[in-house]
Amino acid sequence: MLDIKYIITNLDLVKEKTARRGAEFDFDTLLALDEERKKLILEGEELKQKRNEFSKSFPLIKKQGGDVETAQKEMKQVSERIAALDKELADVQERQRGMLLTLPNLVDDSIPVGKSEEDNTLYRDWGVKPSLAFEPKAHWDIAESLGLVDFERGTKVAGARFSAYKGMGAKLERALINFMLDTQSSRGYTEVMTPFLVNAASMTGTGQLPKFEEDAFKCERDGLYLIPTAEVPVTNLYAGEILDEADLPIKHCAYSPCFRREAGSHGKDVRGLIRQHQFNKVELVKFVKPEEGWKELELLLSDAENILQLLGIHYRVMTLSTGDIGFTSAKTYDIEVWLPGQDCYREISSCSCFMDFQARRANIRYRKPGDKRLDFVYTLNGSGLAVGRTFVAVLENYQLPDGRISVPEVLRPYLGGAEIIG
RNA sequence: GGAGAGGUGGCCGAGUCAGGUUGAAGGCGUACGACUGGAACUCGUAUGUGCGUGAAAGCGUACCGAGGGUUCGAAUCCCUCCUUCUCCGCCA
Repeated sequence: MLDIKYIITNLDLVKEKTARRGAEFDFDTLLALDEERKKLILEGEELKQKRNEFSKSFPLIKKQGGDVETAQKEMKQVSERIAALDKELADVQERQRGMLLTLPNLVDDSIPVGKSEEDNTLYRDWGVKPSLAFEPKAHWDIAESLGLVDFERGTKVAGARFSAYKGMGAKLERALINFMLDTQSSRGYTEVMTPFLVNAASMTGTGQLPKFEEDAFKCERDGLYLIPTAEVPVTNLYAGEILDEADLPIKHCAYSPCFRREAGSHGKDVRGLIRQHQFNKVELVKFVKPEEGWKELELLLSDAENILQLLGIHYRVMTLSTGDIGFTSAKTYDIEVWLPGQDCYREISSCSCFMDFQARRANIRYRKPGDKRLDFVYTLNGSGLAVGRTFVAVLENYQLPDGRISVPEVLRPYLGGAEIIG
């Protein structure tokens, strides 16, 4: 959420940056609501002052035997007027907040301007495409033939886009989770394990609501949502709090399953593990001082990349264009891993700086010791990494001519020393 | 799920059972100043957030878990909800 005062004083800039995303927004109505809001506050507070003054003098007047009844009657009317104004004000404020919650974040000037993912630009890459001396298989074939994933039975128990890992497949998934958590912990991220169901306030805080309700699984009876990413519970851990500057940066890593409806993805990636309604992810979340936000984004990206480097898998980093970047983000890097079985790069991590956009929604502030005023923190997050897709990448990049999988060096301690799967 | 007791400022804790100048006593903590060679102790002063207004100082207004009600006036009375603790039941 953007600051209404900032919008008013920087209207042209905000309009231009919103347009750069290709987003539409009715700024005129927003500003009119703000005028209305101020008018109502002014009139209401004048009347409240009047009422307060009377209330203070009331006991005195009564003591002196003065006429109280006329004033009482008058004050009753004043109170009724105040109540009406307050109600109107609450309505205007709610409408204004409702609008502000649907206005996307300002894009950073460093990101490419464009209409879609076609306009994303290469930031850097690492490693090289493996040159396999045989025709690489897709992960679903490998997983099926080695008995690592049972797609059919997963679908039987839950439906399409659900699968069941088994045997070494289940162990490999678990190994990846532990490997990622251990690695990120050793790089200064404090591990947290948070609820997998969250309330609407949390979903609003990180920006999934109100605009993207249809993407989430919801428990209607309880008003709870299955998290689409650990970003939601972890970021909202500090909602409404005032942090000490000395505690910043706060860095967390968290494992969680992620649940997504994948609305609008019908017929896309129907085979394999790439697009599931439920997948595992290790998420990185940071709360930092504004002046350190951009530096921290680069560090966050490095921490995510590090996992693929340790696994020895080729990838590239893309800077998302204004047409592809998410609603809440000011700047996002996607890490795309190379998948030989599908002969393409696939997103395996998304690292974003939200500036104070989420902090404003979730009301996360911090206090500087010397400075009296409070300031919103910057929040950042990124996958470190998406586990399911890492599983896919390991299978496709480490497949052997005989159909088996050689286990990446760093994962062997997590698999009882196993060097080969199959 | 049942019964009971609570939720007040950074923390502790009065005030609620007699509604009125209570943003809220007192203490702790913190900051600054005085004292000191330096420190402890002691003393003094200050110490919430949002919003409106203003160049600023300031002034005004709201907030005592959340929301609603009664009243000229609510931290205080009434209702609903959330949450914490204790006991019972159930359960991994």
